[in-house]
Amino acid sequence: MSDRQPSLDEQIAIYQREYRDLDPQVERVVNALSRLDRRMSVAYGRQLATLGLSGAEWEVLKELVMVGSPYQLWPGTIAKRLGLTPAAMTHRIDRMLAAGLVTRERDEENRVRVIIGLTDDGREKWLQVMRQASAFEEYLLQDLSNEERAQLGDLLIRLLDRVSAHLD
Amino acid sequence: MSDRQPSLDEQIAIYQREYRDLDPQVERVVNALSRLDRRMSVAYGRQLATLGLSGAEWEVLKELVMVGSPYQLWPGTIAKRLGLTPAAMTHRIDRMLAAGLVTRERDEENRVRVIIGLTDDGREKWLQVMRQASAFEEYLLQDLSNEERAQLGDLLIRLLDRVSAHLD
DNA sequence: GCTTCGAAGTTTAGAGTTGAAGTCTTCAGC
DNA sequence: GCTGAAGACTTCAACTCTAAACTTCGAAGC
Repeated sequence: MSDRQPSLDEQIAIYQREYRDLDPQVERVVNALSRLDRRMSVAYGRQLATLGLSGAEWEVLKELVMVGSPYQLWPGTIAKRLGLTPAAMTHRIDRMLAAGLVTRERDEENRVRVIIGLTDDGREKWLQVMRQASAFEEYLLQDLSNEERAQLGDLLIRLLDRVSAHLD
Repeated sequence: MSDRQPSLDEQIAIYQREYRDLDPQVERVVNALSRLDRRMSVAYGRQLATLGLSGAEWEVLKELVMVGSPYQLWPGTIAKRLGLTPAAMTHRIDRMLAAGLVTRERDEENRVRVIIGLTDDGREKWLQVMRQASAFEEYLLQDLSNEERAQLGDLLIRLLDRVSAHLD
């Protein structure tokens, strides 16, 4: 009963032993994909931790920067984009407010609404993360030629379009 | 302030606007990867829900089936493989026990240990999930030729090896 | 103008996770 | 064989998320 995870090939062999009608080539793609994503998440998580940031905080910073100056969004909008409930958003903002990453004020044009803004500290944190992340991503892909990178991107996007169609 | 997520290309353009030193080709691969994995997780999650199973339960069933007959593991082993703490494992097992998916008994060879076993119901659930999942995965890849599938698998595995090396 | 309905956030209760402390069992040294 | 240390799981408290009830504000109908 080893504690370590079996290698990808071992795992696929095991699946086939337990369930015969399985296309090994399909499994190879799907399982490599999910393992890769999980390990990349671990790597990103460690990087964030060195900057004293949680993954949850990073997600919110990203959305705020991506709307562009003046870096403001309503909580409901962020929640929808991140796939969270409004309640979770309220609590996240509370914590980020305490950490000095964002501001929260009433929208004077429609006082039901609230406006979340990015602080200079938040903007600076975003930049630090981007620097680390892009270095890591470059390292990750350094063995792939330009052609291979393009090819990989194309193939992934074809799958992405298909799964998106499936979800609608 | 649109609620919808920007398209992949839009998103990369935005990143470049906010952070100049970014390789768009690298971003395309990395972002396609994470979007694809997230959406596939949503799709799998919906399938599991139709069988009355949670993602957490599915992970545990998978580990138990993968060790092969007689489908037994120690809690600590499952926890390590899933990247969970022992405490979380205890509670998951509690719930799965109540759902009739697994059994829990003391290991008589070493009474510190506990043995988690798969019930027939658990085994049957696993099979049902596999049938649904493999149909979905085949659908997902149906546009890709055999060569493209092999290529995609190879490229992903090269990235996987690299990120694994990075994490050690 | 008053009422009612809908929209946006917040609050509250419940489920699942983590980290730390606690319990029980085994094993090595004496 | 007794004692202390280490290992495996459980218990407990704190945290984060979801679902649902609640509050506040704005707009439409009469």
